Amino acid sequence: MRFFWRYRRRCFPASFAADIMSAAMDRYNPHELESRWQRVWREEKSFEVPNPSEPAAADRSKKSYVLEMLPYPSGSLHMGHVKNYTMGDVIARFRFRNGFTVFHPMGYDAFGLPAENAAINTGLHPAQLTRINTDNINQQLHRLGVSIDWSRELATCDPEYYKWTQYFFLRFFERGLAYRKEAAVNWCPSCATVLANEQVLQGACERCDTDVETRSLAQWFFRITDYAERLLEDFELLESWPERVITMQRNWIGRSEGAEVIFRVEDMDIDIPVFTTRPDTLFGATFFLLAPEHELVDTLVAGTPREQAVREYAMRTRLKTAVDRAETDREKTGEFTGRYATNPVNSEKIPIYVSDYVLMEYGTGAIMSVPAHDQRDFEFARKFGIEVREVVSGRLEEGEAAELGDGATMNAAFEAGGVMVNSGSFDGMNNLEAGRAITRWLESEGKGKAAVSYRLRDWLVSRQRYWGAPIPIIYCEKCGVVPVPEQDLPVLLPEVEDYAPRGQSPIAANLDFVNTVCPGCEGAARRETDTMDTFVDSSWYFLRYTDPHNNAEAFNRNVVNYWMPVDQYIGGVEHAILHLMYARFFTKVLYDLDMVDFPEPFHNLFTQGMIYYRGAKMSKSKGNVVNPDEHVEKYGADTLRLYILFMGPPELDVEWQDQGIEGTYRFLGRVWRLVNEVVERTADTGYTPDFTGVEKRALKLVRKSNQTIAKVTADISERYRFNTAISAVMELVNDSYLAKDALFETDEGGGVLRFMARTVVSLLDPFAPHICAELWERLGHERLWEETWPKADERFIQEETYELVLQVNGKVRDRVQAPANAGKDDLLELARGSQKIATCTEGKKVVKEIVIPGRLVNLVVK
RNA sequence: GCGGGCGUGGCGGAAUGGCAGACGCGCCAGCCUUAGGAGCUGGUAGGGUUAUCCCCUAUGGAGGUUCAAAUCCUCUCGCCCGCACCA
Repeated sequence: MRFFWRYRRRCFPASFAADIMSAAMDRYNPHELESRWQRVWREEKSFEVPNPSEPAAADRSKKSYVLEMLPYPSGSLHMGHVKNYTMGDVIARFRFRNGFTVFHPMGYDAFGLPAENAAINTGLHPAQLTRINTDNINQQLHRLGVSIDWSRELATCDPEYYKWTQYFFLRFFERGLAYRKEAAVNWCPSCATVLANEQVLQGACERCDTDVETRSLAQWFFRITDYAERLLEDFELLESWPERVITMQRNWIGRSEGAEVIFRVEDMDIDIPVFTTRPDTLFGATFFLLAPEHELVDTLVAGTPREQAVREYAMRTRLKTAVDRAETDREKTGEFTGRYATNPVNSEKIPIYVSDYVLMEYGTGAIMSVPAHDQRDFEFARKFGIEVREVVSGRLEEGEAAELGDGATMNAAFEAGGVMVNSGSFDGMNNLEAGRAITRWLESEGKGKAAVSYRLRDWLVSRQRYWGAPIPIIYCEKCGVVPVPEQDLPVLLPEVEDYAPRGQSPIAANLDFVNTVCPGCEGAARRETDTMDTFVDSSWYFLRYTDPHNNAEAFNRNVVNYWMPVDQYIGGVEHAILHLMYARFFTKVLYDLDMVDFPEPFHNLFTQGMIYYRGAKMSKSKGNVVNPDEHVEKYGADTLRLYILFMGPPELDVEWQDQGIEGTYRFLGRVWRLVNEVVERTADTGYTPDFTGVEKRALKLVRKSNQTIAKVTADISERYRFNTAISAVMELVNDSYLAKDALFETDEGGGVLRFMARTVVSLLDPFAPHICAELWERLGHERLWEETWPKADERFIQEETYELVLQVNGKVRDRVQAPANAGKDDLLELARGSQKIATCTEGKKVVKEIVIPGRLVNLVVK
């Protein structure tokens, strides 16, 4: 209170302060009040939930795991985080008050490049820097009043955590799901590390936008492609995920059905398989293509006159950046190898070319080319003067006699379906049917088979950087690749003098770390010096929360099965593919390892929209960042939380408006004054909610209160429409301001106002928990955050009468009050009784009468 | 090119077949006040008008279905997002 006085003296003339004080009502002061309640929650550990003592037997029906994506501690929280954590908090607090045991943990995705880059610049150890940032974020989250179980806080860079990340790596390795392979990989010259396919956007590094190069390096991969089919199938197990996220993952996995067909190279004892989605067009294959990087290219041309030209072409391709090669409207290029392949269906010899539009990473790196029915092949054929032979006709009816195709005159490939021509015994068939028939024929001849191909590649997890979990592998001259024994975990990240990347991890410079003893033969050996992709860390953190202090195992199986799966996951759509797919993959592997009982980690996913400012995404480079701390400083956390949810539907992108937040601040001030006036002017006569006999004006407010309870409850629980929930409370507050002066006159009215005030405070609590806790206390109650959520009284939801809309030919002509229980005939009677309706229908014939009770009557006249 | 989303007042948005514009911002007016960047009350889509009355038009545009369309269907324009030589 003393602070309060000083504050006011400083800001306003003394006379003003005295004036306000004489009203015996203090001003809404969010800072004092918010820190008070934050202290209570922190000291009482209000939101900590212990694990059940018998998790295997515990009832799971009332548990709810509410999770927001953990922040990357690069400095401090931005508005997107505030939105994310506020939404999660509203859901968590709402569920808690509805009787759920809410599990709501928090942690930090603390490994990664930014901390390391900052360390290079500042000289601070990445661990120190990370600690500063996580402490800061912890403070920010407390200042937002988020209901977190802080006893479970974790950081993925702690050895107690990454020990288990390494443990999982070893289990993956045992299963053959982690493997090392020399491969052409994406290399970012600026970050000096390799990148996963998922981190390359338009041929450029996701993080720094530098053009990505291709390098051949020995790297560790996780065999996520083994799980492609299950990642697709198990979308069915999800309860509620945004359709577009599922679509994005589906596209990313890129499943295609077709056939693998074996072509034999003439005069050489070599078979080359190709994958095609169009086995029906096999008779139209007039040439054959290899990717320039294909391993057989050298063999095919060695010692032939074509050798030099082909090698030069392959070399040029290698020098091209991924960006250049991804350019789709480039003219087709290629070189003839001088070799021919035999088409298995008709024994025809077709020329083999190399061309850079064939990608080594997809299918088998070789294709059969059907220029009549593939636009890319068509362009190549026209440029190199190769025959275009039509084998699927769009101009014939099924079963009609085949005619000669017009390949020579086509000016584009015909990619649609049709009737087979020029295809031997398959002529006249529908092309889809023919595709299946040809595949069966190939299978019977041993020259091919039905096949499925995926766009998804294995997950490259090696990173040549410092600030990550070391890959727990040892290389021994004698024993080869040896996993670090489990009891030796964690492999601690060693100290280094210089974090700057040099094309290999900075760890490689620490010879004490690198030189070790082989666990197998005890001979001299070297440690792996690469660290793991940080997406590995965040692929299982939600499991560790359930048992974060377990030193003996990553988590207790019964405990993890009790809390998991996550009932509501909330985060940005930018993680639609990367994190969400990796976490699904990880969970499936653990399921197969029999460590967890659930194949999907996140049953419900909500992706929030972004907050824009001045027409663009907030970003430091554009200088249009709105800092949440400043707004907490100015208006308090409650106002910021309320505004951010009031701005619009949470899944849509919205524009931050500087003046908008003023409005929510004013609203909370209005609530503050209203409830305080009720506290002062009415006696707390105890809880007597039966208002059946009260007079009309009071009854109206009782109704509005109950309607608001119903609306807010539905908006939060069924639709996550926080904006409309908040506006409903605003309506109730507005109505109360208009009614209060009359209601204060009577005891009955006072009782109704008390009920209204309790309702407002109770409903607003998930959004603005501090002010509500304070007002609840002033209303003579305790611990609002534990209070049972109010339930609307059915008797007071329905109005006695409603406004019936009267239409003539669909146009509104009049409105009348109708009893709530009136039947169709009564409503029609009311309509006929209207003077305006009579005028409109005069002299005309009513041809149809539409009566929708509760809404309108529409008379159709001629 | 393929896939998905969005388009409503000056602005953020409400309304999921049934009164378009809830709620908030901004703006205008009144009250209160020595004073207001405070508070309270009222008004605010556009056009017409005989002006507290009444009418017409309006949800990117054009058609359609329906007694009734912001909402469903077809075409079209614009913006945003994802994927993109994937055989």
